[in-house]
Parts: sequence; structure tokens; C-alpha cells
Amino acid sequence: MLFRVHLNLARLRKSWIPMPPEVFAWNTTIRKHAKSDYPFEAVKAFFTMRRMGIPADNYTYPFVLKGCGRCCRVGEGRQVHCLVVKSGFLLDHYVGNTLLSMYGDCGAIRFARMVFDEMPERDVVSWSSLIAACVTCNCFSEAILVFQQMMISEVKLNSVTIVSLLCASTHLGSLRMGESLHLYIIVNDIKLDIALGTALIEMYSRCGHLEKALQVFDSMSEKNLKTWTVMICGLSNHGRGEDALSLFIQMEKAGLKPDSILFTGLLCACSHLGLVKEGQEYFDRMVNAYNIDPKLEHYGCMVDLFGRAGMMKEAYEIVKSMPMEPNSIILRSFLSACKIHGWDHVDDHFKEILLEIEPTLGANYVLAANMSAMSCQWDDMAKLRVAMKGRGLKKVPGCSWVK
DNA sequence: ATAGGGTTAG
Repeated sequence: MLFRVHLNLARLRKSWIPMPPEVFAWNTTIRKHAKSDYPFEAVKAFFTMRRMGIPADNYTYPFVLKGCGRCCRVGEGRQVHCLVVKSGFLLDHYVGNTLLSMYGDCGAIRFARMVFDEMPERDVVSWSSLIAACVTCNCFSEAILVFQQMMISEVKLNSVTIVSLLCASTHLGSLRMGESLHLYIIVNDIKLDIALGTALIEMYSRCGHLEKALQVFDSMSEKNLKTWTVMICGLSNHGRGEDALSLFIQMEKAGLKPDSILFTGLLCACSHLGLVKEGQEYFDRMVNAYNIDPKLEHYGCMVDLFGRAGMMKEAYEIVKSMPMEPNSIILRSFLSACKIHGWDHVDDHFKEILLEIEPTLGANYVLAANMSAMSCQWDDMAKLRVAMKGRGLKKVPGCSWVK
């Protein structure tokens, strides 16, 4: 009896008396941090708030959980999970769904699944969150399985669900799945917003259907940088460098500023087309006009660009002068170009580094041996053969050094 | 009076 009175009082209090202002202030702070570049600040603020004895409410938990997810703090996330259970807010849809997403963001797909399985009710956001969590954790087939379970349930998918599913189809290389999702969009008259359109273009490009991708691209009324990037890189990756470059010019005319990822696609296009001058111009424009610091990939594209064109001195200069250590991809690209163009002014050093950082790839030994053969370093070849044998790597038939 | 969940790139 007493208990019931107490409950009623609590309900009355909720509707009559305004919330204590300090909770609102804390929520605002936590929300701001969770969205910022320093999401751990949100987590810290939440625990400070607790230490001060201010009880969290149904708004606090989604904010702090978002923060945990964004900084991949599964430990803190689990602590908050416990508090959510104790305080009874687990039944709040927003809290439950954010909890699920938090585990997804942290790569803890099992926990995400657990939260999902224990939900008394699942709405479209719960299903979408679980599918997105699977995608984040690279469990693409599981994402499709969840989708199949979703179709059995009464919940209808929306455009956000489809974006994640398209992402899963793209990674699985399943054109059939992607096409049926596209059909679903058309049949159900789902609006092709930026995210959905971009995901569709990505799916079609990766599956090699560039005409379809271009069709979707042209049909979109609104595009952002990602949309243009996906389309330009798609063209570039499928050998249509001219189209990629002309699309880039259109994009600049539309007033969008390219970023470092887009320049990777452009430089890649130039390298595959053998457009040395254009590649150099783009690199220059990236650094000087757009103030973008070149990353490893950009240097890689330049090494490839010069290497393919047989401009070994220029390629060598890049490998030597780049501000970070070249990775195995760059070294292999450079050394292959040396071999193809018969350039034997290379440091043996590069060969050694390549074998050191990637000692299990047989192709590297073949490359190194072919280069040794080129400069008549027969001892080196014998050593390489032993090193390769020691690693249990098989000789490659038809390779010149096996003779 | 004022807040909250799921989506797209190399």
C-alpha cells in the first residue's frame, strides 16, 4: 500500500515538478562531449556527475553510451550497462538501442547481440542497430542473417536499414543482394537520400556495374563529398580514369572541396592512365591549393605513377624523401618498376626492408631474386633461396631465378 | 519552453 502511494507520488512529481536543473546541465555537457572529437570526456563527465550524487535520467544514458561507443571503451560501457539495468532504464527504447549500438561500435558484437536478444520489444532502430553492429564488426553474412530474421518479424525496414545492408552486400560482393535491395527501394518508393544513394553507387561500382552506378549518381538531386568520391573512385578503379578526372572537374565547379581520400582516387586514376603530368599537378594542387598533408597512400600513388612511366629517378626520390617509412606495397611497386625498366641503381636496402616487413609473401623473394639476377649478385640469390625454403615457401614455376 | 537511438568512402 505504502509502496503504491510512493509510486504515485513519483509519477505526480514527474508531471508537476520540473526536473532539477543540474541534471539538464550535465546532460547537455555529456551530449556535447559525446559528439566532439574527445568523446572520452563524456564518459569522464558522467562519472563525475555520479560522484557528485546527481542521479542520471533517461536522457543521460544515451549520451554517455554514445560517448563510450565513439571512444571504444567497452569497459566503461559495461559499467554504464550495469547502472542502466539497476536504474530500470533498460526498458526505454532509446537507452536500449544506444546500448546495443555502443557494443557494436566497440566491436563487441556478442554483447550487442545479447542486448538485442534480451529486449522485450524491438523496433526498426533495434534491428538496424544490430545490422549496423554486424557490419562494423565485419560480420557481413551475419548482417544478412539478421535481416532475414527481421523480415520474419513484423518490423518493416527503412532507408537506414538498407544503407547497412547495401554495405554488407558490397563487402560480400553480392550483386544479387544489392540489386534486390535496389528493387525494394523502387517498389516501396523509398526516398533516395544522400546516404542511400551513395551506398547504392558504392555497391554497383564495387560489383563492376559502373553504368548502373552512374545512373543512380545522375538521378540524385542532392550529393555530398562522399557521393562524388565514391563515384570518382569507382570510375578510377575500373580503368575509366578520363571519366573520373572529368567528374572531378565537375565537382570543383559545383563548389565542393576535395579531401585526402578523393585525391587518392584521382592519383590512382592518373597512375593507371599513365598521366604523369596530370598526376603531378593534382599532387601539387592537393598540397598547395587545398593544404592537405600527403599521406602514405598519396606517396604510394606517386611512386606507382613514376614507376609505371619508367621515370625511376623521380620514383626513387619519392621513396627516399617521403616523411614516413614506405610500406610493403610501395616498396614492391617501386622494386617491380625497377625490374621492369632495368633500373639497377637501387639500394639493396629496399629489398632487405621489404623482406623484413613482409617475410611470408613468396612474391617478395621472387622479386628480390630477380633483382639480384639483374645485377648479377648470385650469392644473394642463393641466400634468398635458402631464406625462402626456411619459411616453407615454394618456388614459383616459370620464375627466372629457379633455372 | 529547451535534449535522446540506427546509415555512406581509400
